[in-house]
Amino acid sequence: MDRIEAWSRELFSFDVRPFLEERVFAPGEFILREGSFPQHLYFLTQGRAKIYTTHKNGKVSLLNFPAAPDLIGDMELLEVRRESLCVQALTRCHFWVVDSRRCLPQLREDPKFLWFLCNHIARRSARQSTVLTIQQAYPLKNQLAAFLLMASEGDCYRQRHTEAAEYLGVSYRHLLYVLAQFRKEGLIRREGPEYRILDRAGLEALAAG
Amino acid sequence: MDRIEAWSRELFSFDVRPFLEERVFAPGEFILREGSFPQHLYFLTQGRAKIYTTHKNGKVSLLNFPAAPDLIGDMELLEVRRESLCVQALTRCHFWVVDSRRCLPQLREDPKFLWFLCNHIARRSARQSTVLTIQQAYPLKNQLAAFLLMASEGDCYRQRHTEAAEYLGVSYRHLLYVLAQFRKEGLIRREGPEYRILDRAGLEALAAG
DNA sequence: AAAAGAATAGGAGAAATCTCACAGGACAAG
DNA sequence: CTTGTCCTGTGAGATTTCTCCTATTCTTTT
Repeated sequence: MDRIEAWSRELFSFDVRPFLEERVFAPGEFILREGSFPQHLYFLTQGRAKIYTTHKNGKVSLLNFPAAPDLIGDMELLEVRRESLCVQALTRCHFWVVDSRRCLPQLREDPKFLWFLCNHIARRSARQSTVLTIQQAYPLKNQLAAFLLMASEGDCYRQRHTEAAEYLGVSYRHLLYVLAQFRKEGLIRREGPEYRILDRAGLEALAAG
Repeated sequence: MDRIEAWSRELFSFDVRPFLEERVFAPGEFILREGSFPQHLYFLTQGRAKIYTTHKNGKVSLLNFPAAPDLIGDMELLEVRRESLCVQALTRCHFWVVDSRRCLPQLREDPKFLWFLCNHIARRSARQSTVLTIQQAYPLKNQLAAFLLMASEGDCYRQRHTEAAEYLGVSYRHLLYVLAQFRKEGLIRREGPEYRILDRAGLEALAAG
């Protein structure tokens, strides 16, 4: 297949195709399970997934919402994680899967791939630390304003509140509470199953902190 | 110098010494300033520093407490960060500084170095995501218990509360409040300028969540 | 169509956390 | 020795966020 060849030449110095396999996961299906120790690199080429972990007190923390194109299983390849996370498809997900156990020697010697990997992990790490510090420094009001702007199409916001709450790391109840506040303040309006942004400038002011 | 040669052979395939320089920073001195864009890799060989960022609302978030041996400036080398962070020496800090701008071509082609870098960044990223999820899932009580155990020597805890509060991402007032609770519950006792751990098992139970 | 399971919505009260204000002690600079 | 600055410690009240509970709607499965 042509696309695969072009892609593979862009990321690898060696011919990765012998170690490559295509896989598709249905919505809700598990790509990695908590506690498993995968020996593969998953290149997400289509679809969205979620990465989360469950704590001893039962709470669930959503770490990331990978969307194509993204890479899953890199942390496990590098063996930096004692407890692996749970990765679950949200929509139908297409992957190119590299059997990293079998070609680890080539990967470790491949500067093209390693440079890509460094950049990839570093970018994700930077995003995470931004999230971490913003969560420490601002209440939900500010984060939600930013999220509404980011997740809306035009003036129309229609995300699942359950997912949004997990993404923002806050209880479902509290998310609703702050949404209701926004409504009272005339920033948004409910229109059946979706929300409409009425005062974009107001939200932007909040989002800026 | 012998140590440098051994170290350099361990991390690099090429001879990095022409690009290398030793530097020492005094306590309180800035290694990187907010907004600067460094072109160097700083290998911390002795000492402790702190990495933080200041938000628009004036709050300060402490991202990390690098301690020797550690690496600073990698994210900037990879150009993944729009706003650079502030890095400040806590104790006297010794560095081996690599002029990464001048030897970037060699670095990009060096699988030994890139493999090290991947592992380093991945490890830090894993630590950060653990912190992120724990902060979302547990109140300060649990995190503080873990921190007391981690930061004490023997049964003796003597950290600056101002620093601890920033590290835990919580207000100074609230930190003191929870410390006072611990005292009431007989977990710790104040002894002049330091705190003594009375009930290690109790703290461990809290820390485990 | 009926039943089961999510997602939505909100009330009430409690817990966690923050801001502000104040006061005393430690320590360095003048 | 005095002054300024930083760390410590605490009170009071406000805000943010959580838990638990109860309905209603919407989807999916049977």
